[in-house]
Amino acid sequence: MRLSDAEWKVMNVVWEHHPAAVREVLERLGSETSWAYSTVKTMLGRLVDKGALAVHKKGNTSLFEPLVSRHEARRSALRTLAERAFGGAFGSLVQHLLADDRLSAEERAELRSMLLAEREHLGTTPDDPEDSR
Amino acid sequence: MRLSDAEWKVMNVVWEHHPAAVREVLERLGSETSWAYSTVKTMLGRLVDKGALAVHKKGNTSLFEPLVSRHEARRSALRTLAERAFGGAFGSLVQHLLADDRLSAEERAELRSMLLAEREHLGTTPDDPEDSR
DNA sequence: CCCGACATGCCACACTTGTAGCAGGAAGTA
DNA sequence: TACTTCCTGCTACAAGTGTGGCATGTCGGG
Repeated sequence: MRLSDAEWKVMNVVWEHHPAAVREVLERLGSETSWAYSTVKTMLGRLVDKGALAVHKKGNTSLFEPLVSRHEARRSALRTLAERAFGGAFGSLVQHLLADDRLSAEERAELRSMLLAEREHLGTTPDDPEDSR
Repeated sequence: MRLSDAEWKVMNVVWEHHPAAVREVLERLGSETSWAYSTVKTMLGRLVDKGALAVHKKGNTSLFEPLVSRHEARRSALRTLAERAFGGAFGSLVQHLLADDRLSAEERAELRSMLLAEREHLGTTPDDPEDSR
């Protein structure tokens, strides 16, 4: 599932609140974009076409909801990036982040403990609650 | 600097060996693509246009070399991804990687030591030698 | 000196992405 | 019922991407 920039914006909205009608999405996008109603409509339509959203009609209005989870989308975006920009090496990707001063001290601390925690209970990695589907 | 998929492929080649002529790039792409000579030429041209490569002629052939470092490109690709897919939270991005079983045990170990090392000598994060410019 | 191989410059063309308008139907309201 | 409002379906269109052809110029070898 390949999402373009604009598509990410609308998917993010839909993931956070669904089912959602066109106008709803438009409103929730708020100041993030200054799209016309039709633009949002087009986006949603395309996302349905590519299987990222399902649509079902309630009365005369279409309601959309995600067919792919945010988690899935993130996963695949990461894979793509890792592949093309880091030769497939996820480690080198993370390394880049760490070496590059992109993370706050707290984030580093958190990651440190995540990595350490893994030693003990492997496989017990809890899902990010934000990773809704 | 925004690179498309195909552009990443040729940039990767040029970063790894430059200056490079069209044919050279084509050959070094090897089995990764089955592009025609002209395709590579077009790509290189576009990359020059967008300021990613510099070209200078040696006799009748054009030689290309990077104007932006791989590091820079990676940085910006990561930023873009983090922004659109993770709401700007790099931490959450890395977390995703870790939680998602994307890293090999060795990579994890390596990261662990990177994170631990940071405690002692902060700011001494050495550059990845692969991060050539 | 001429030919073949390779280079270049320029053009093409379909598909995707970003952005949106328009016409016509449904639904609430005076 | 007539009007306003909102929704849908369809169309558009420029810029960016992926892919590559063609004509023409140049250089090394016979």
